[in-house]
Amino acid sequence: MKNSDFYTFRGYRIKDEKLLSPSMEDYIEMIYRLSIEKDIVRVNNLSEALNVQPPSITKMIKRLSNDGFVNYEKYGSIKLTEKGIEKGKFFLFRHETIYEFLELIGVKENLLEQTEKMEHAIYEETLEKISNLIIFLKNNIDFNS
Amino acid sequence: MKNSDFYTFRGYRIKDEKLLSPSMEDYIEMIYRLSIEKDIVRVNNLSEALNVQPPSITKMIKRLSNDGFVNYEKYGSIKLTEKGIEKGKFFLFRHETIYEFLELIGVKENLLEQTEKMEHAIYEETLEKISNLIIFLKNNIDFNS
DNA sequence: AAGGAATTTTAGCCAAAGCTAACTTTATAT
DNA sequence: ATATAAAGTTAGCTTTGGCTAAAATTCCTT
Repeated sequence: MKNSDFYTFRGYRIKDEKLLSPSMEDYIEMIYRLSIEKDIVRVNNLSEALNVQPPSITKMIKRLSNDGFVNYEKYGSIKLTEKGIEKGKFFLFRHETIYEFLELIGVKENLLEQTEKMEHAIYEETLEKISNLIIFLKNNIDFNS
Repeated sequence: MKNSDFYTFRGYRIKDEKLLSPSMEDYIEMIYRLSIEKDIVRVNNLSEALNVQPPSITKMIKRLSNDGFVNYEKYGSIKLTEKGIEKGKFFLFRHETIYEFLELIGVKENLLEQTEKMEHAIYEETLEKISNLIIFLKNNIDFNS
């Protein structure tokens, strides 16, 4: 392993351009969450849920719409496309898996915040391995005592 | 847990302004790494090691110098301050812990890249719990078969 | 000691993702 | 039905962390 195999965080995102940015992931995940709870999602709801001001929501929704994750027209309601729903499902599953994992190993402080930060950094293979690990740990519940 | 407990990735960084950015962490970690290998670290070396162009290095080093993590003067060599060394040590330990954890649970693809992305998202308490977990898993090595 | 090569810096550009202020559109209440 | 309130958009600013091109400095070779 040479030192030059390293990249900065940003470097990885640029290198691997098919990835959604963490923010895009957050938006899609939250739209998905919200659309389970209520049948209409608006700029408003997202703004509150993500603690981001409305103009920023508008801007990002345009981008997501452009990239085909969302159907949206001005002043309307926000609907995930098929592609968006797929992503949303995955992001929510990923979130819940990480949350459960952290809880299980005994993380107490800022559990939600820790999950939110971490989830964007987890690749699919890793998620799978963590899923397996959760099952194992649940059958060996004394591991943390 | 209300939806409005959520923040976007960026939101967390702004909220918690004492945190170093992922890039700053990468730089400090790499300077620390390099200064173990060689006794003089220059813009050059960092540029190669991080796959970032020299002007970007200069810019970031200025920032790190400003924030007291690094001693630097133009055209000179880059030296971590006490504060910087402390951080560097921690970041390297964190890196190695995450790497070992991922390896242990069976992650194979993009192991280094996965580690690099993930490490910035790990809080101290989580790192501690993962350390404990590693010890446990090593004594139960069949968990992944 | 001079001149070319290598290194570093400066200047200025870009995109992402926030923000505020001001404007427009839509919804609501009398 | 209209006035006001609420919601959403536009315009334009900011910071972060990259980049390239060009200038400056330092190093090395002869």
